[in-house]
Amino acid sequence: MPQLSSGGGDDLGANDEMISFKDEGEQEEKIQENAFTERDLADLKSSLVNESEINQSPNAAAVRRGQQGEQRGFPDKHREHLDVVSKQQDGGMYKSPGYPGYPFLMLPDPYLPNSSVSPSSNKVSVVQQSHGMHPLTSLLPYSNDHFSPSSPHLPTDMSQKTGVHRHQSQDLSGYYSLPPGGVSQITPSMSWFSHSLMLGPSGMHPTGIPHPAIVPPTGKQDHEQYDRSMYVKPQVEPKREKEPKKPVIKKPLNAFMLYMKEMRAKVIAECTLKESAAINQILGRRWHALTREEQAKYYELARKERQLHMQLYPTWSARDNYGKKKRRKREKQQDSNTDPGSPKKCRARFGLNQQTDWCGPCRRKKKCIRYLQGGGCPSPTSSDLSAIDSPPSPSPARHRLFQLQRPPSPGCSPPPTSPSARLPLSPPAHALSHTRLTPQQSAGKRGDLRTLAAKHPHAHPELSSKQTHSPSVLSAAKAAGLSLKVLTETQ
DNA sequence: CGTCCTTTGAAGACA
DNA sequence: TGTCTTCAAAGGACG
Repeated sequence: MPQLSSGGGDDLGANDEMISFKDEGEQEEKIQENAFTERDLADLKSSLVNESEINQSPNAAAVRRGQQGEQRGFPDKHREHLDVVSKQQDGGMYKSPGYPGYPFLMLPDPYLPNSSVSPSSNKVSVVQQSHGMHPLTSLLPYSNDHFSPSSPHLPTDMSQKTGVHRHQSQDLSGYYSLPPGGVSQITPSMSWFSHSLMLGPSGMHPTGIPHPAIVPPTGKQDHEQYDRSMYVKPQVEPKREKEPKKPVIKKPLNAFMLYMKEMRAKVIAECTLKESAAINQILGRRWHALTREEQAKYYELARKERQLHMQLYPTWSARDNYGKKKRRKREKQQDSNTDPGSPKKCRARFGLNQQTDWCGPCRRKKKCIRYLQGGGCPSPTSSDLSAIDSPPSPSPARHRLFQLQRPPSPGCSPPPTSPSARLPLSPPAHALSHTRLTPQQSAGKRGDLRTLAAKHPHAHPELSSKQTHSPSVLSAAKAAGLSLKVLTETQ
């Protein structure tokens, strides 16, 4: 992983963190705590960085996919170790000191092709996750807030499609100890190892697990119903048995996706919101509210996922899935840009009664510069972040979401932890290498919430609170009669 | 029924 | 090298 190659990325991480979260209104807190958080973070991340540096060659991206198995940039000694560990499927040598109960052992088996699993399997998993039965229970042990540390012993009940993994991981996590220096020595093998161990609902015994990479492509296995749905899109459905499509290997989930899968059900349970778009906004905010340690768990897990994916599908490339979706968002925007009959963006976005929010050209009935800038939407006066961050083009769907979020969520409890009450968080250094806001992101992401919150102060608190201001600041501002927009202008 | 929305992160493409 | 684009999950909403 290139982003991991920078061993000293902690400082950058802090900087990026400031950039990334500067709109959270927590700069002060973060600045105050940066002194030790960076050091803290360095300690926390060092193992991850070292591990990745050791386990993956810098050119892993180019090499790993083109080579098979152990040649993917792993040093020979690690390869050997991989082989050894692969044989020691019952061995208990992995236990992360930093993450006791590290659960990658329960990673579902998401990579096996030819999954006939219906998409609902994941949904079921999510629901079950709310009861502690999520297939990504690998994540569950991470969160001590959500799950009981108690765990049964080695899983004996493999008949259930769900839940076994979590128990498995919790159990197995105690059987495998992590080298004190990190997981570097066994990570690759352990990824597969853990993967193998969790294959199980249909009787895959830990000692008799075939390597996932050598599973017959056409082989449908019982346990696929459970664990192959995550990365292998169910292309073969009962109605389409006649035309078995080539299985689509999905991308490995990143840290945030893993977090989402775990927490979605929780958010749904807490909130009245149902629409994923709104839930994801909340999840995104909660993600930022996580502590570094909590995030690190997911980053670590995601890294394991990638490694596992890499091992299972050495030739797979993210590019393979390019173009899978019918119509890209970008294309739509371009289309609308080229549409001479499209409405002026500022006019459409703000309406006639908010002409003060229009860009200058729009006021002069010229072509909307925000619109032309395709996402950045910088206000000519730079005084309206709600406008700056507005999406490049108004979307009916956004309105839909807007309406969805507008009603308060009476049944939704506040986030488990207040961002302001937590330590400032920083994604791992390797993640921070990409922690920057693209014009798209800066325009389309935060802006939505800001605008949404500004227009709908009664929306979900976590949605409305995604501002650049801490609650106290917001309260003060409101008390002072400042609108969110005005407050933003003063930032 | 297909697409959109929304989130963050990873990876690939491109200048 | 830096920037930009695409995809990953999810499920309601919409055309």
